[in-house]
Amino acid sequence: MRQQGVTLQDIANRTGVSKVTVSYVLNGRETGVRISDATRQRVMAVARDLGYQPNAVARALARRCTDTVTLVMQFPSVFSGGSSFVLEMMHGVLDATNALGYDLLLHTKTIPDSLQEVQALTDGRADGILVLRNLGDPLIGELQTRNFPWVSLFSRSEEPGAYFVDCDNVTGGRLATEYLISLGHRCIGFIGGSAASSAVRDRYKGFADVLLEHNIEPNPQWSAEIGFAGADFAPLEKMLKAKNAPTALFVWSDDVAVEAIAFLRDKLNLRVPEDVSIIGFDGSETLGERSVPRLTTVRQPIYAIAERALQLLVARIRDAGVLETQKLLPPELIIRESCAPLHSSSVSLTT
Amino acid sequence: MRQQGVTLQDIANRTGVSKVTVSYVLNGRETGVRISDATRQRVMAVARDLGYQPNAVARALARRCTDTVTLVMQFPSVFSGGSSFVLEMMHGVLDATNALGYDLLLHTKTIPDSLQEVQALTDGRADGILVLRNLGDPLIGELQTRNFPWVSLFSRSEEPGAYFVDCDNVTGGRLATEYLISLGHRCIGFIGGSAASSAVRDRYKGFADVLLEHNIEPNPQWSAEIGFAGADFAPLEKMLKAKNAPTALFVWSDDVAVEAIAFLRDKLNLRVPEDVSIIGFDGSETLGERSVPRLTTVRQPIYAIAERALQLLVARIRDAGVLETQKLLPPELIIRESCAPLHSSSVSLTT
DNA sequence: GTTGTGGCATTAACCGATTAATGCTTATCG
DNA sequence: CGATAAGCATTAATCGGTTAATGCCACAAC
Repeated sequence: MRQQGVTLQDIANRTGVSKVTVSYVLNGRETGVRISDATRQRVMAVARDLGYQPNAVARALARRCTDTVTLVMQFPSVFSGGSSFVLEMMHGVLDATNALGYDLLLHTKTIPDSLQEVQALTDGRADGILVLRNLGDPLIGELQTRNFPWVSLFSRSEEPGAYFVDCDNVTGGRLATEYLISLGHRCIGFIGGSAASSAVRDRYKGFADVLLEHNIEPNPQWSAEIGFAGADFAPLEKMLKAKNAPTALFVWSDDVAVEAIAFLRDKLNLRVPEDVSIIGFDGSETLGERSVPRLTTVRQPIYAIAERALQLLVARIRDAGVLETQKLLPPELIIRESCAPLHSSSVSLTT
Repeated sequence: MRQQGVTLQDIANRTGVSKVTVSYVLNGRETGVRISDATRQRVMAVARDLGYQPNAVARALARRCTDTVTLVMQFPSVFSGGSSFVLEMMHGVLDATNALGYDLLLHTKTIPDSLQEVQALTDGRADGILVLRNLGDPLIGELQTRNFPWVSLFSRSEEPGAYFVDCDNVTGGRLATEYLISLGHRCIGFIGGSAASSAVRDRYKGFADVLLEHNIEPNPQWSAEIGFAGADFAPLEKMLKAKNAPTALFVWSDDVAVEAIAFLRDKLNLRVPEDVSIIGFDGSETLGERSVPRLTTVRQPIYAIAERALQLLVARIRDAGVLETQKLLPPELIIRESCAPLHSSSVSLTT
């Protein structure tokens, strides 16, 4: 059978003091009770000898906190598809949890009923929750109702009580679009992900704003939704085979952008960037650097966003005077090889 | 402040029974105490009304199990570098934990002292541990000593008491090497990862065995170590710039293989597969499919290994009659574009 | 009319900690 | 010399559950 761990009582018995004394010694509290140096030494020696490790569960019950946070995702399959986004996010979260002395619980179970879901998430196992969900997910409302500490990451909300850390996606959309326009493109397509995502909507907003500022009316036919790299690329084919096809594409994620490059090459016989320019979003090093051609993209600071989200969550848990409960981090344009100036041969059909 | 959850006592008060009765009702035990239907109905109704959710921590303390397992990695940075290996592994583990009703705790903290580390890992938070560590990591010995349930994944050990699920890497090495030889190659280089890894050693063994079976003496100069995609590729340059350079390369991971292709192209001005054939290992879809040329590789069933490792761990925790405590899953050759028959122009220098 | 017995629910004890309240010495002070 | 306080450690209560042991009552059996 499982070997039982050493308990406070064991140390107490061996030392000849009460278990409470042992607790006081090992927690080294300044407040309240003081213990003589002699006793302190003896207890500590015995604790070391016995290899004492406090039972985290018992401690959590007594202190009503677990020093653990839960990261809630949509599905386990966010881990499929080789999205380096998830990896970088995990890395940021994990570095931050380690730095702050927290543990990370992963929650990927799909529970359709948000009431049940929030009950499962607030069962005392974790002190707070990091939420990777789309805008308006009922989970967040439930958490807010129960006043359970949560922070949303990679999503934002207009609600004043919301806690989130995200990329400034409007600016990101602007960056991409301005760059394409600076290359002479005026017919620019937008490939978005889920419409429920605030990130995608904001990127579209930045995109559309810039177009309008250049007196270009966004063309609804040049807008399509391709949620992930393995999704159906038919909408893209349709867009590019139309007689007024865009000369450049702003794609909502690097994963989809890289897949799109392959799709254009293999299925549509179109070269990037000679025939069509493509700009992605995320800034994945591995993907963007390795693709052929190397992917021009808008980099969002994934690691930093994840890290700050966790820091914010911990601050909220500890009820420290949290100043910035909503934070948008700036994106950055990374110019590589997948965008080219508009060839004079290409025929612009707008205006 | 945090809203306190509903407790057994709350339900008991409202129903006018003792909290133990409530506990019996809600756990629906067959054994021991029976509760009248009337009481049962009343209690359940109240529990539903109040939105009762048992406190997982208290329950864990009383039952001495948490229904949680810990996944132990080497560093948080296993999540960097965009390795789709980690993603697929996480996916397999998470699907299995969800299916079996377990939660997953991630442990990536680096604790140099293995005694302290094992103490932290066996503090009652988890019922068992999934270990992603190299052969001979002291952690495993400590866990074994304490008789704490653990299963190692993607590593194997000669020790009879070991629990592990891994790929049959010797066969994997054979597969890769036989394929290259079937293409006419006789000068084959081996790029390994950490020498402490049983996986890499086994792949090398399969590689060397096949060479010897074809009367080829493995050339120590055609062997190098490149641990991850971001590592120094100078050893590869040295190997390929030597006057007797290999015509094909067996690379221990897809990540490194894809990076190697880029390195050959950009730095050494060598084409794959025309000048050098490259075969990888892992079978990552996204990487291997997207690379140019598409990567020929040996696929190990990462998802399945992860899934089975978790199932084995749970069986060990539940002390079910575990039959197979050591399992090797077969790899599979995936032929894509990065290997070509040896050109007659290439000069083989062996023998 | 006592004794058993089955059905229901209760009390008691425990899991392994934390924290408040209390008690017992011995020094300090007026 | 009695009161007060300082120093040290203890007992009691609690966190929210689980599980074993016990108690009570009505009804059947002898």
